[in-house]
Amino acid sequence: MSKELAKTYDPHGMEDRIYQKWLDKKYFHAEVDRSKKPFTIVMPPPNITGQLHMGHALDNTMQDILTRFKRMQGYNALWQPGTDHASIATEAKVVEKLKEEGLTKEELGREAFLERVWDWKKEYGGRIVSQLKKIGSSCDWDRERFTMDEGCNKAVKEVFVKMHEKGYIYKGSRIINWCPVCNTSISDAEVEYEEQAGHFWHMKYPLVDENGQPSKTDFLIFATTRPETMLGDTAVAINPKDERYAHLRGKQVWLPIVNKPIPVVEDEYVDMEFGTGVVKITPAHDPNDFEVGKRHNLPEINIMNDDATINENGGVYAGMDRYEARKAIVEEMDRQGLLVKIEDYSHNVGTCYRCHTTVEPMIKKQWFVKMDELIKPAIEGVKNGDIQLIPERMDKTYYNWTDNIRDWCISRQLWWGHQIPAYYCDECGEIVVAKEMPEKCPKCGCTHLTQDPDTLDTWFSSALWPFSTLGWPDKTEELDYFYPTDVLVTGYDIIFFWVIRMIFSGYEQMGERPFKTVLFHGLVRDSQGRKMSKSLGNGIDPLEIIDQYGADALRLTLITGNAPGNDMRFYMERVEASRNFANKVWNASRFIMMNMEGKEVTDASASLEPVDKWIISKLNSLVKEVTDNMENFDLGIAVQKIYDFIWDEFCDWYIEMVKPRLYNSDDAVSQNAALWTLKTVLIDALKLLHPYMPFITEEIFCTLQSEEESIMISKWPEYTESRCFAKDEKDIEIIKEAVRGIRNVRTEMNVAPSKKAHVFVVSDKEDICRTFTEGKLFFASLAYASEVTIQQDKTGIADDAVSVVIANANVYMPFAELVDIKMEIERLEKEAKRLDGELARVNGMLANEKFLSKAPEAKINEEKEKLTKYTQMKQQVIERLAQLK
RNA sequence: GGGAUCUUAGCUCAGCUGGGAGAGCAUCUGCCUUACAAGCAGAGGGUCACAGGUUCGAGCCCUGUAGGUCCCACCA
Repeated sequence: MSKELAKTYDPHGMEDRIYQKWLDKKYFHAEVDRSKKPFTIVMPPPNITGQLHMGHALDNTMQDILTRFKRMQGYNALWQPGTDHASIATEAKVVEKLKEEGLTKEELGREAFLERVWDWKKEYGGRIVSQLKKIGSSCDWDRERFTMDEGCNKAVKEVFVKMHEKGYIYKGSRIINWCPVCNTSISDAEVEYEEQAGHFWHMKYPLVDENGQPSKTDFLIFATTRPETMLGDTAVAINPKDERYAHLRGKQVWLPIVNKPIPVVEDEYVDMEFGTGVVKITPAHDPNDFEVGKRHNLPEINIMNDDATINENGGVYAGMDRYEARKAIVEEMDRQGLLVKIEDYSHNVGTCYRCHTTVEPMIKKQWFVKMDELIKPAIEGVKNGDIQLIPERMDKTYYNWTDNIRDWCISRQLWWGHQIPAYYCDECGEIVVAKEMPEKCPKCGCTHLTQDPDTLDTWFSSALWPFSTLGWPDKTEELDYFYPTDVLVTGYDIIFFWVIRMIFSGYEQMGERPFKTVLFHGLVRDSQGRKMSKSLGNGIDPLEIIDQYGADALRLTLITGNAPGNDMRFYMERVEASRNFANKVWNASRFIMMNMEGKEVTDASASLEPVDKWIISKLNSLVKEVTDNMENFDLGIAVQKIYDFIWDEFCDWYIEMVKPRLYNSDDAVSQNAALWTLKTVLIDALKLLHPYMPFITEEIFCTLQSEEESIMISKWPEYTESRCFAKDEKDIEIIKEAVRGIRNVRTEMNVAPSKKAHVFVVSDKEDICRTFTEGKLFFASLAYASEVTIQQDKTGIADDAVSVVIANANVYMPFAELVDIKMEIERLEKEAKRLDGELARVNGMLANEKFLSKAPEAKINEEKEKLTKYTQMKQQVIERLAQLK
């Protein structure tokens, strides 16, 4: 590495080079080491179908920050990476690809199809991983896992068999959500409701007369949003309390088109206020109707094929798509005079979260996880603080789900995924659940068994991720050492899909929480606050941003001003601001190195000047605050403080204040102290910044100290009493106040920067005089002073000198040409007014008996001090005004 | 229908357990001051949505109102 920094900050090339170095040095790799405390994060596995988007960038930046921070603190930090097989999404992708070749998966057959998916995974699965590397992720790639690798498969089978034995997994015929396009069942969590404009068809069924024939005169009117389902109607329902329909109790109505009688049943489910108070009941295609049907023992007539076309139970409508059938049935009802009216109606329709096709409720035999018992420890764990959710409000979202939990449909009619370890006897139909195919049927002894063709919900294997990645079900050293993990970082949008399921799985399988803390982040939106999406085309590609501005700038942008759980807007001006900060850090470092060149910088802790102590003391407090904030996961607050310290305090003040000392080689001790302080503070500031901006900090750190290998394995700075210099902090703040005052006045009076002035500081306080004497030099470089004189009274200062009032001192600047006295008077009057305001406030508080009796003493003293200060300043202003007038 | 959350400077957002309103960007003014014009120095700009309440003291706590966003439920 070169000994010198390039003239301008340019992340190109630098970032890849540094990342490669880290990989080569194996810094990301963690081994079990009992002498150190572990810190573990498991990465939410991105889908192998996915491309890196801003959500990943944010998620992984946060994880990387925490990992790097803990690693520097001396923890044995493991960030466990991996990818997810994403059953539906991946299968859909490959099916689509086959379609281009004119093939279907059925034509290919299961085995050949799966080979194609694995090929696809090999080709594209690595893409997301290389993209994660671009943002600097320090995960242990040697331990990379895949939710469908051998180990995960072993874990899945173990869990399935165990839970089946315990009765937590069962097979049953229930109404489930069916996606006709993905051609599989999906869980309740995977259904997204969308507001859709539809119709409300008011229709009537004839009553059945005493001859068992449809009445020509008596009808029952009802309304439906789905006329096609009448093909599967097996009853109409009324509320038992509904007197309007009391005469229909026990009667039948005639189902037109199908032409058969169906009963009128009474059920509390019917809302008398809604519509006509009559509901047609289709147990096989509506979850509510299904329940009603169960209560009244109604037949369940499935009228649809898996692709949502009408099946043979639909008579002449068989073969039609469900929407075609709807249209045809409405027309037929109309023709028969049974259509009363059509209303426009907007309602929520369940759609598939993957393809957004309207899901069809259907009765199917599926595998379920029984949730009522399993969920209990998961509720308890959050309730008693065993697991902490950040921000806290996520607790409510969590309970909202856990309190209304329903059994989890886990079987999918897909090929890509973990095949269900259940085997059916070809002879007697006996079901055997086992890790491996049994040799023979335990019931009839037949040797022909067939494995269940279905696969498991993707989330079934991701639920085991925190421990399956560490080797479970084997008893590995890793599992013993790294589990439970420390933090899970993820978006609030997958709390139901994933977080909850990991929690109950952890408690059930491990008997222990899977993680101590869940840190949620929000969504990254576009500059107008819209969700980034492919269809809107408003997505911003993180890789392009990295290309243009560097990963460090992107990372800083994603973290700055962002609080846990909150969404954020992404726009280019913010990236530029981040890049500008990187440039600032770069140039400040370059300046320091330039000045160090050819000099041996030695420990100067014994020869520090007040300004050196001031910045060191400031840094010391910063270390404490930043560390605290990071321990509390307030990453946005922490990085803001680092930013402010580096830019405002260090660059704009400290560096400017020590420049005269750097340029003066006559006083070698002072020069060395300045250089030592610059270097010391820079190094610690870089360390604090490193988790946020790993590349630039590494580049500077290693250039500055060629003997050091890497900042990422350096020690995190610690707060120490020996670096607290309260007195010096206070003194320098007084100097700063005076300098700011002078600059301010000069600007207001339109004094050209080139016009230097003799600065007189007048104070009768001995310590103030000493402070200014020590800080004399600063006024030349920072406040355009040609000369600085410190004295106890006004002797020798021109009456028309411009003055600045600060606490316990007056600063005068006589200018050769007269400044406008009127202007000066106005300025001072404004200042007097401001002070009056302050005094009124302080006096008001101190005059309040209740404040004095109830407020804490420290607060009262604080206000008393202010009173003294402002009274004194006001006095100075008044005297000055009297002189001028 | 239930719940969460937001409303703070022109824009985007911070503001930790209640104790004198902040940042970035934008705007205005003046500066090529030998690290940085991706910069420096200064300035303007807020009745913290509204109405009550608790408190010595409220951007922060409580209640209500209005508007926005999101999640859950799903009256066919």
